[in-house]
Amino acid sequence: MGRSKTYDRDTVLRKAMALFWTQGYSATSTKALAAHMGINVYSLFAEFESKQGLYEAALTLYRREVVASIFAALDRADAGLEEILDLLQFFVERACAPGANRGCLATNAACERAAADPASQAYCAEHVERIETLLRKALVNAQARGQVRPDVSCVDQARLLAMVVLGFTVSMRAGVDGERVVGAARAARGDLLRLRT
Amino acid sequence: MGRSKTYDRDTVLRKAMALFWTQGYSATSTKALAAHMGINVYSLFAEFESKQGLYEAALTLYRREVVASIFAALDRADAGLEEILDLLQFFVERACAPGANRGCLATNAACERAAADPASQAYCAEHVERIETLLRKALVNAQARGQVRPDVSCVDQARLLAMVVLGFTVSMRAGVDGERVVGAARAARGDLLRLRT
DNA sequence: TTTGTTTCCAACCAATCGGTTGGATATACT
DNA sequence: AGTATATCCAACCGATTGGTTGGAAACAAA
Repeated sequence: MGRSKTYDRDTVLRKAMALFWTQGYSATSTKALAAHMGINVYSLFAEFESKQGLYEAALTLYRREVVASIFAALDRADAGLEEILDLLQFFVERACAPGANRGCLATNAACERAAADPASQAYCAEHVERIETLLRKALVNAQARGQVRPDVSCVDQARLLAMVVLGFTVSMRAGVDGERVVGAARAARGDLLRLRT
Repeated sequence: MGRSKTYDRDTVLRKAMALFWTQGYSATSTKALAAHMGINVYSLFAEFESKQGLYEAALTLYRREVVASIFAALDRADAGLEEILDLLQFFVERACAPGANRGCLATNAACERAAADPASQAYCAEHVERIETLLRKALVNAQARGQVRPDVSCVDQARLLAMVVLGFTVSMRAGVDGERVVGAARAARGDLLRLRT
């Protein structure tokens, strides 16, 4: 039956994801990827077919592991205003933590690759859609509980919050002073709480 | 005194900016740049020293021409709430217009280059700072005119709006459905008007 | 027209790009 | 143990990368 692999697919893919995350697609060579993944160039292409294939696999892993973790609380069926405020707080902490300048792999992919690569474009569009959907669901729950006035459009508010989240990731990537994210999150929190009264 | 140049610096630079804008830095080769600018590779390097030098010149031109134009109304000393709402409307229209997927050169630079290139990082940080400052000034004016309640933090609200603007540009670049930007802008407008009552 | 300077162009440079290949090595099944 | 199959590695592929150079052509000042 032949020799078995000496590497674990998800393990090496996670390392590739990390490199794409910090360096972007074009600035990361296949040799550098192979070296960082701890496997040979041949194995890389045998496992992922092409640099593009590896990139798409990394994007998928990012969604499955990183994004899913960040939005886990919001993904619960009974998520509400509390979970949205927690999400804001999460970005505040992340923006001030070391490694913030990696930003978000999906946002980076959007800016670097979406215009040229349909697969990246589709991925990024879905990414934004997913975030918006989670936020909307939580807002609808909050509205049902009377935490948000009935005349407020949860759809629009969710879309606005999704834009804010994207802005956070860009700011982190750009190395913007963390205090700016802190202030923005504080204002967003205030605006959210003002939706009740 | 020798031959004079057959090209205009700003004219060819504007073309280089356009190519960087749509394709990004790494995905744009010096040959492609020279071809698109209508000059020879030699002339390119003689005029701009390096690809990096050309990129930085393009970023500067972008700020001087594109960004300055978008925020011209907000840059007036008496700018207020009206100008902020106009800015939101501007992004709504741009998001639905063809060519939206270029996004914003500064945002693209932030995501693709800021982590690796200090010059890009400084540029992007200044870019965000500039936007925030303009918004804050307008909010302070609005507050002085009684259009915004005295207890509202104009600093934080300006920071939030700056994040929203960044989110808009990412969304456009990612090819996100324009309706999402429209809805987000509508919610942002609502939140702004709610700062008075 | 001469002179001196500069632009322009194509051809060229080493280095690196994404990707392939041949052969040595290791392993699962019989 | 034998064998079939797979991994692994280094060396290699043509193409392209950012950047340079030598010489012909063009032009401003004399």
